[in-house]
Amino acid sequence: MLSKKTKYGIKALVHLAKQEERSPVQIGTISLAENISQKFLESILLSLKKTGILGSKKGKGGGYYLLKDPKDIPMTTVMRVLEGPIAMVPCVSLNFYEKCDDCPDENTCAVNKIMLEVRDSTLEIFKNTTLFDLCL
Amino acid sequence: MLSKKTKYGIKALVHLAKQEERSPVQIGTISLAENISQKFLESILLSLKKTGILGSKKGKGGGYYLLKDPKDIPMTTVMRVLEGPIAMVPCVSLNFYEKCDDCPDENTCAVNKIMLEVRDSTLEIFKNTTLFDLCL
DNA sequence: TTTTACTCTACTAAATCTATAGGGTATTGG
DNA sequence: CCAATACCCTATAGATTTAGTAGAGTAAAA
Repeated sequence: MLSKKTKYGIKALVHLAKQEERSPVQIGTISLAENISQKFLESILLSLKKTGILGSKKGKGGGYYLLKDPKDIPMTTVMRVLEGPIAMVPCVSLNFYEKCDDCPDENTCAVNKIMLEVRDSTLEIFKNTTLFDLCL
Repeated sequence: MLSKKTKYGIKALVHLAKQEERSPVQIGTISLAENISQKFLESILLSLKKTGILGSKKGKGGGYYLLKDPKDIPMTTVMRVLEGPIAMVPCVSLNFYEKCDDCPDENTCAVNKIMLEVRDSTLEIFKNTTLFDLCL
């Protein structure tokens, strides 16, 4: 299941991507428009900033804004920052790989096998979908 | 992320599917072979029994066994029993649908949109994979 | 009738999620 | 300058889920 953090994060990013101008949008504006707790959203936007997806401007007229064109932000990036691994098990994760401690051999593991397929198909979708596509 | 319950459940089912005879296998045997806590596995197998995937036999020579041919057990069934919804958000779930309380309209929701795609592709894989396929 | 092995309930430690609280700090418009 | 604005950061806490553990009970077979 997707965490609320991810869900809210995506909604906020789409909100920003829909802005015609690339001028900063306040946290309060987004939280109101998207029905998100302001304080929670604050921490989400902060993590999106730290990973280079968003920029921010302080002071009067400040807020958050996208650093890149929505067409250049694939969902793989967004998902990995917000949700973490895309794979359902660490042993098939590309960016967050971990060996299973209970499994003697990945190559013969049934779970590994099917989850690898699922990861590939999910990855394909996220790779080919950008923030721009979600705005349509 | 896949829960250990699901992971262990799949491993146990594959273990049973690999048996040449359809005679009962004890919990202890499976837990030893698959590195799973016996008591935890016990509760998993019980839930698989309650949903009609496994049968059990008590007393000496007892244990659990598959009720159907592995080729007739699709992963959709297994996943829904063990993990619950296949979709990443309740609002795109077929079997566990729930409306989002924060979202005014599903049809215009960006999260709904992409997660629907992911669900479809994942579902396709689970639908076309049976327990038998995982034994190869 | 004794052993074996499943059945069931209850409980719990740990982790994660979903926030909330509250102060700190940089910037900008006036 | 300066005060309002709005981001920045840390700490904490309630709720929920996960991953088991404990222990007694019950059915069946040899």
